[in-house]
Amino acid sequence: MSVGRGKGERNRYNGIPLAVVKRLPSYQRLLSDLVAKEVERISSRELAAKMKINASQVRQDLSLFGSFGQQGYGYRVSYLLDEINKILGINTKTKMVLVGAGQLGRAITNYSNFAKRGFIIEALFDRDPEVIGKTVNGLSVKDLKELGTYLKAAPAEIGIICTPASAAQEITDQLVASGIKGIWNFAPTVVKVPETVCIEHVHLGESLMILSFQLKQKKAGLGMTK
Amino acid sequence: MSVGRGKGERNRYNGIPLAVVKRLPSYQRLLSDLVAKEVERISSRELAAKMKINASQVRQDLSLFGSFGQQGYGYRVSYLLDEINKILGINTKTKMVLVGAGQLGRAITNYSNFAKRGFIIEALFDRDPEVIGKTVNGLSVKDLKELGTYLKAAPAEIGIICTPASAAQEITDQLVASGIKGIWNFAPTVVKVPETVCIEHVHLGESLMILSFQLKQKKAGLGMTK
DNA sequence: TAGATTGTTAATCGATTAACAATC
DNA sequence: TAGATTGTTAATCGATTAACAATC
Repeated sequence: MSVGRGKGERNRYNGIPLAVVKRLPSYQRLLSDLVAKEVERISSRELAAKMKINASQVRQDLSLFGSFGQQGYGYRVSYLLDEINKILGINTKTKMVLVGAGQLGRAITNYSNFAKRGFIIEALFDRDPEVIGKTVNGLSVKDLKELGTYLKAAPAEIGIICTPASAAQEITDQLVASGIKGIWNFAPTVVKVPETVCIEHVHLGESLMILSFQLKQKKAGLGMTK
Repeated sequence: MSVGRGKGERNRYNGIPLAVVKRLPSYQRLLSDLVAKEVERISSRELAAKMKINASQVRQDLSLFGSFGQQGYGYRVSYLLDEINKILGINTKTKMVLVGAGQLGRAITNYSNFAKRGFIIEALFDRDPEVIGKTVNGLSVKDLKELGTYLKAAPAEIGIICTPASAAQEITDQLVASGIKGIWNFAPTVVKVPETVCIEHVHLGESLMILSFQLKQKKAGLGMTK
């Protein structure tokens, strides 16, 4: 069965341009802030100013998912946030497991912002005997050997990889074989997954290099021109 | 004095499109891997295959910085890596300070990959008396009050922000006032800096939302089309 | 009603890809 | 030399922006 990948369908998720997908979390954050401030309504012009994009683009982006506004009024903040949350799959309790309970893994496990939005780390795994059995945020680190058995009994959607680069692909393969549907990869390498599995890389090194590039350009005397 | 920000100059760093800037770290990583494997030469076609982009794009990207290849031969891997490293400002010893020595801050401090590329964390600061004085990777965490004095005596280029969102802007302002030229922000908020200062955000929450969006789309039955 | 603002279509702009002369 | 591959110019494609009818 074809899923219709014509040339005009590239770089899109179900018809949504990747450029738009990358803006969705910013909408979510801004709207959350506005809800917290008890702001009732917002126009595309105001929202655009906060996003540092064009008002047309805001309307264009949102219209890909539905008609959430009202002419002459704008958008009701709480309603728009609800819709964006639905689009992003937030607040629906997503179960996660984390592999590699080193310092970064433990920092992520303790980071409450994710749990607040419904992303729950349910188990930690490591292969280092020194780390196995330690408690992090109320969870006892399990032996990596138990990963398959554990996921059979307690399936999860997302696997978080905080291992060294050398172990990342092997762990990914195990997670995928155990039914994980999304990989959140912090290891400084690109891991491959089958088409049925989603992947998101967090490459801190690449981010630092981009900052370094900017610094170099600034020194060269001109800088950013947007 | 004008820096020439015509309409055609938007979204560029000194004439380099942001889209290209974002690919530079990938080139760097791939070329490093090739050097490690002692590969001598590579063509734009081969490099493009590894990057999952078009060969024309590789040549187009590189030509923005110079002519690094040779007709009929391709690119000498070690030479091209050297040039990319120069472009990115890697291997030139960049001094950094980190504020917020919580778990994430400590994880970053211990992460040896940055130091390997010449990015050195020289001091850690925190305002929590419980944390001040602790040793992380051989560095004793200093009192945040000493930040200005410290930077006067030992200037650094990059300030890393690992504080809660609520403190991020205040700390940024202090760092900027003390002569820091680039901010690497891990706090889940957008901080503002003057035009003379560079900023790079690492928003883990946004990355997780993008993964969540993909999962939702996959469930809806179609998925990524590139 | 008059003013404001949406959702959408058309125009513009910029990034990606193709084509090819130059040349190793 | 013949084949391979660059660097660059032209063509295409996609994303952003402008314009405006619809309508609250």
